[in-house]
Amino acid sequence: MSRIKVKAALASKLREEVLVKGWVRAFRSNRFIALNDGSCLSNLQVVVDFENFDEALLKKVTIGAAVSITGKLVESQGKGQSVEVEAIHIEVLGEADPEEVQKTILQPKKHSLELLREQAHLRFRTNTFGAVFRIRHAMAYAIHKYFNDNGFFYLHAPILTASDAEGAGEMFRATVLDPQNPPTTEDGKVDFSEDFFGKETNLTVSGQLEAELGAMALGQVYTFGPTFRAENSNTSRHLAEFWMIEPEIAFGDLNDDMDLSEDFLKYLIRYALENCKEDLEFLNEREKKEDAQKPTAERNELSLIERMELVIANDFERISYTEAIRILENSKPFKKKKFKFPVSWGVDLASEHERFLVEKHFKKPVIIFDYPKEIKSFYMRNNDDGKTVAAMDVLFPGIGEIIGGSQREERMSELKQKMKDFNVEEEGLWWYLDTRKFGTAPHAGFGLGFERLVMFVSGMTNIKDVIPFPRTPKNAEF
RNA sequence: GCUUCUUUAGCUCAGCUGGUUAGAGCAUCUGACUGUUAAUCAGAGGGUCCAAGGUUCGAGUCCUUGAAGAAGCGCCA
Repeated sequence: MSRIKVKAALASKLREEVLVKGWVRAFRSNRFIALNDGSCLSNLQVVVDFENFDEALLKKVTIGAAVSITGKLVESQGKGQSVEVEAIHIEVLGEADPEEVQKTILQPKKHSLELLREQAHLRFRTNTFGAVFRIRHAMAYAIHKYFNDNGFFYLHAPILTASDAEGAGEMFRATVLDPQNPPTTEDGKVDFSEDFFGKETNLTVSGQLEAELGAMALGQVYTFGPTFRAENSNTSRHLAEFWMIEPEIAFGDLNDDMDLSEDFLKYLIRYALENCKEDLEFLNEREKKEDAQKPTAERNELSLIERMELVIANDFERISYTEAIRILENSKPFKKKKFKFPVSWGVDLASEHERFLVEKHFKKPVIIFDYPKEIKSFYMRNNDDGKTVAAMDVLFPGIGEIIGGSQREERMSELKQKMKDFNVEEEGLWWYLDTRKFGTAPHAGFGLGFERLVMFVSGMTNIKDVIPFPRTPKNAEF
């Protein structure tokens, strides 16, 4: 007899015999096993006539144990479920000592997210993290599906790279040199010509430049891979290792880029609503219960599912940076001097300003475009006004910047000038400049922080809770 | 990196102006019960009060330094 997953069993017609395998979530009254195999949020109830089973065997059916059960799939007499399994044979595949289980988050009670983080290797077994990681998977799948269905090619950007000119952040060194005794050059510096690649290398901070190379031949490409930033960022929105999606479109301008970002995000959120119903409803209720414990001011005005529906039902607000500054300067908090950071044309927007625009003023996602060129990167295309670049950020309620993108500077002379202005060496980027030398064309792209997306569609408020094993300053456990 | 807060039983916490043997709920164990779904009832066990210094007759409590965690900020995705 072949095994049936819990998800399938719950949707199945009644059967004379089924084989199920999973982990015991609860064993009540020595009669009811709540069995979970990860295939879905719900448990399958197995009813045990304990009078007919060996007592020593049932003693081993404890919370956390792995079991294999054959039985009859029947209509449930209880109220919590429609079907249940009447156990015929029970085998304990892996025991779980209750005294030991009690010291872990497997113990059947509520745990703080902080404690669950400390036991990240076990937190998948909880309802919350089961739901989060099933949703994370669904989002990864939907991303590939969206791009595939829209004529994009998945381009694998390198993870090890010698490119250090993107300015996206501090980098992790990748080296095989002996840290105690590295080879040195005559002037006493570390001699990286003796390193594995013959030059200084690091973990990638972005696959964008490589994506541009791909786009300038394949037309539309996207990357989806891990990226690394050695910034000492201690926030609930940053990781040292995170996954980023970077589409790049040839012959596209900033408007095409904004259209793509909006269509893409709406597709993904719609996909989650349609395909992750059970998990989303669980997280929705979970958030409501959490909110009920909080002071009114800290509660969500809309529920998780309502927030998702709001995003797909409305156009994102698109405003230029200049307009954004004007709105902020005319805002109540600005006039009452409630903002901690200054607002004037030319400054980078602080979180408090972005939050005001997204959460208070527009109350929906906002795309801000045409930023001052000084506060953005060298590869962004100069606008004709001489002051701004064709850059855009998509800001989401509760998350902040979920996407950052731009039309790229495709004109060789302008790009070279920008590199000078930003102190970017041409030498290391000869290959990047070649795309401008041979058949250059307008192109644009953006970067989506995968974990920030998963935060939005799961309602988790700490980014460490949407990646299996978070890498943050001072923490690389597991 | 900065600011604020937190650290007491397996977990979540209480512990007053410093003063006998540090408490509760949940969890665990033992027993009872057995159509439960946060099962119920009775009992039991369980503590390096984050670490190192210091003040004091006396420190879980006060002071200093450090560590870890959280929230917010900066950097960004």
